[in-house]
Amino acid sequence: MSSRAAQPALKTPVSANGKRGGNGKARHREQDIEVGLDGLVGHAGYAVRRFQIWIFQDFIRTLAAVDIKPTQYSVLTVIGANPGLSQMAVAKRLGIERARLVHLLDSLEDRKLVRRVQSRTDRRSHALHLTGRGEASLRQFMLLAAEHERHVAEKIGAANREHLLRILAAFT
Amino acid sequence: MSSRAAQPALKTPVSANGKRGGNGKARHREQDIEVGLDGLVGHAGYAVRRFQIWIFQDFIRTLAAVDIKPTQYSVLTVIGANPGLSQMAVAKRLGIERARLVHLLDSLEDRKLVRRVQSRTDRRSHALHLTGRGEASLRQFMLLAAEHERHVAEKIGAANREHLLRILAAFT
DNA sequence: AACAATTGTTGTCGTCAACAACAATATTTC
DNA sequence: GAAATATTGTTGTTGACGACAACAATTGTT
Repeated sequence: MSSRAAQPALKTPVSANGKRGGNGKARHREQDIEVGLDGLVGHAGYAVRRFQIWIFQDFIRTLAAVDIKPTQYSVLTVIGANPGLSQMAVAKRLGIERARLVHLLDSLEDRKLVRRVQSRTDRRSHALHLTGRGEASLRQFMLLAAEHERHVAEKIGAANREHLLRILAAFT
Repeated sequence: MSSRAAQPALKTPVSANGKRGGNGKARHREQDIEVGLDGLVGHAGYAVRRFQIWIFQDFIRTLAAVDIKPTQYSVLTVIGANPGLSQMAVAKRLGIERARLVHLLDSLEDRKLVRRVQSRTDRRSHALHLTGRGEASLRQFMLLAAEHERHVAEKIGAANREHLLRILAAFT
C-alpha cells in the first residue's frame, strides 16, 4: 500500500535524561541538546506551517514602517486590481469571512486608503475603491513587498522560490 | 536593482459593475465572475498561506475520527521519539510557548495519552512520557497522518510534494 | 547567604476563523 | 403584485492561538 509512509520509528529515545554527568563546564543543558524529531520529518504540513510563520514575520517586519500586515495588503491589492468590487466578492476571493472583512475595511477606510461607495445597481452592497492616497500608498507597499519577496529568495534560494510558486500556483 | 519586482499592474478594472444587462437567465452574478488578482500572483506568502489552510483542514478532517489536531499530533510525535523530555524542551523544539503547552498537555493527560513524571534530576521540571495507551494510539495516528500525506501527494503531485519537502527541510 | 535564572503555571490581551442573528434590500415563487 | 426566500453588510459570541507578564518553586551563580 504505502510506499514508505508509516515509519517504524517511535522508538528512538535520545537519552535526554541522565546526561548531566559531565564534570566542570556543563556548557549546554538538556534543552540545548539536539532533539530528534523522527516522526515529524516527512510531514508536509509541519514544514509548511513553520515556513508560513517565518514568511509572515518577515513580511510584517519589512512592512512595519508603513504598518501594513499581509491580510491588509491582500485586500488593497485585490481592490486596486478590481475597483468596484463588492465586499462579498472580495471576501470570497481572498477566502476570508465577510464579517472579518468589515473590520479590515473599517481600518483601511479610517486611514483614507479605501472608500465604500454605495452601489447603484444593488443598494445593499458597497462598491470598493482605492482613494488617491490609497493608490499611491499601494505602489509603495508593493515595492516593500517586493523587497520581502527578495528576502524569501535569499532564504530558500531564488530557483526554489520559483519552483515553490509553480507548485502552489493552484492555491493562489 | 529589482529584476521584475514591482509590477506596473494596479490598473486593471475587470468591469464588475454595470454587467447586469443580459436578459432572461442571469446565470452568474457579479461575485461569480472571475476576479483578477494581478498583484497577488508571485507572492510566495499568499500561496503558502492558502496551501497551509488547505493542508491543515485535510489533516483535521482525516484525523477527525480520533480527534487529534496538528499541534497535538506534533506534541505526541516529539514525546514519542524522545521520552523524558521536559516541557521547556518540547516547547522550544516545536516553537510553541510553554504557557500554551501546559493546556495541550493537560488535554492529552486527561485522555491518558501522556504522563507528566516528576524529574529527579530537576525537581522543577516534568519528564514527559507516552502512556501505553499513548504509544498504541500514536501508531494509529501515524497511519492516518500517512493517509493525509497521501492526500497532499494527490493534490500537488507526489514529485512536487517531495521537492517541496526538500525545499522546506530547513524549517522542519 | 544573597542574588539571578529557569520551570511550570496562571492570567490577560490582541488576532483570527467559524458561527449565529439581524435589518435592509433583492430575487424568486405563486 | 404579494409572499416567501436569498443575499449583503453588520454586530456579536465563541474557541484556538501567539505574545506577554507575573508568580511560586527550584536551581545556578557570585
